[in-house]
Amino acid sequence: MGLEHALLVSLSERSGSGYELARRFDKSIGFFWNATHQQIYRVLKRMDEAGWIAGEAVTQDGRPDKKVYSVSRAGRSELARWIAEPSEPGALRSELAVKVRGAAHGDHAALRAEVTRHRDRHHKRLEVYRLIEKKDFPDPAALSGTGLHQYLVLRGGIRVETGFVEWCDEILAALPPGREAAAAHSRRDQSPEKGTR
Amino acid sequence: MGLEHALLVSLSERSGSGYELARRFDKSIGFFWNATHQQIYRVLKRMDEAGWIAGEAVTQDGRPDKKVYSVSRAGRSELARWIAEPSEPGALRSELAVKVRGAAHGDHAALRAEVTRHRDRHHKRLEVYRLIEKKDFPDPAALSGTGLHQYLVLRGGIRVETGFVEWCDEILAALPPGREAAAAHSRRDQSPEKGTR
DNA sequence: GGTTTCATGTAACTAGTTACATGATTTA
DNA sequence: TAAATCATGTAACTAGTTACATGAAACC
Repeated sequence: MGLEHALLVSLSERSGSGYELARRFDKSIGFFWNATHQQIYRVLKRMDEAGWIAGEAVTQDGRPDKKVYSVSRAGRSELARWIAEPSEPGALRSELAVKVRGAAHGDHAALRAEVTRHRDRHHKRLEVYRLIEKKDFPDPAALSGTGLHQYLVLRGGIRVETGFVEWCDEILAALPPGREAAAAHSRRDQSPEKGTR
Repeated sequence: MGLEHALLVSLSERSGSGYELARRFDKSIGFFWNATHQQIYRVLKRMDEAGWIAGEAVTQDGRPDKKVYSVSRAGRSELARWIAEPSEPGALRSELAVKVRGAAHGDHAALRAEVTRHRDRHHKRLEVYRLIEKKDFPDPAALSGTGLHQYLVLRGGIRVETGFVEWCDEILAALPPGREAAAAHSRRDQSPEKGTR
């Protein structure tokens, strides 16, 4: 279904508090499933009520108390059930694609700047991923178990980001640079107006 | 922000009813932004109230009446504003990635089947896209304007689907086929139980 | 005579985001 | 002394999904 199972995967590896889970999500699983701490707390509560996880209060000195959750037997079987269950490939959403599709109705130079921005963002992420690949997985052929699974997800991230960067480059190469907002402005005069007022 | 602007792009090309927009979304923009008719009707209503579009009732015989929406001046400037405005690259979500990350806690054979299913789905979509590419855009170098923009979005779809198929192949090549559910079952005995009951 | 197409909607729900709040401790 | 880190939450909101409802016409 969503966050629940991502949390189950993370907690199966090692138990942790909501805060820790939020931090872990910055890496690894977070490439493909991110969440804010607010949502994580809410979902953890629900999972606790459903009996998938059990929270144990841990008192700390020097820092605030926390609630450490572990996966219960019911949680483990739920995770196994969900992994085996066929799921739909979720619809992908790209605002940038919508913007490109609507390029004729906006400022060309601004759109090129947007595409460049996205290209850079994705390129940066890609570099981070490649660094992780080099550092943490120098010998992929030797991997097995969770290490291998982590690596495969990372490979997915690298493929996605590479694809995105190349797509942005293709757009920039194809979209004419000069002539700003030509379409949008020239069309404004002869348009039959309706409503609005 | 989302659907609003996708609808503005679609309505800018040509006016249409909610029903028609839902059908159009099956193609083109729908590669990267899909929506159900219920949501489309709701958003159209809101856009009408905001003055971005104007609806005109059209009586038909032989089939139900419909409301045809056109983009107003305010709608056009909103679209132009949004295209120029920098936006965040939206978080991508892949249930399959979460499943792969949790492979140690589920049935290996079932997961392989899932990955294969996704691979096939994406491969099918890819074939559809390639067909469109061949049929509708035989000479990409000659394109300009909306035709070019449509083509670029299609190229994005092709890249994404190609990347996904290749990723699935990489997973299938790396994930050992035999030994079903080894991890999940062997772990079930020595686990310290908490909660649940 | 049954399904698909055209056409629009309501109601209830699930998921996710944004803003705000608190308060001690450690680091710059 | 200001900011970041640790830690948990509430409240209000936006976006999106699922289920249900209606009804005529065209297609098989």
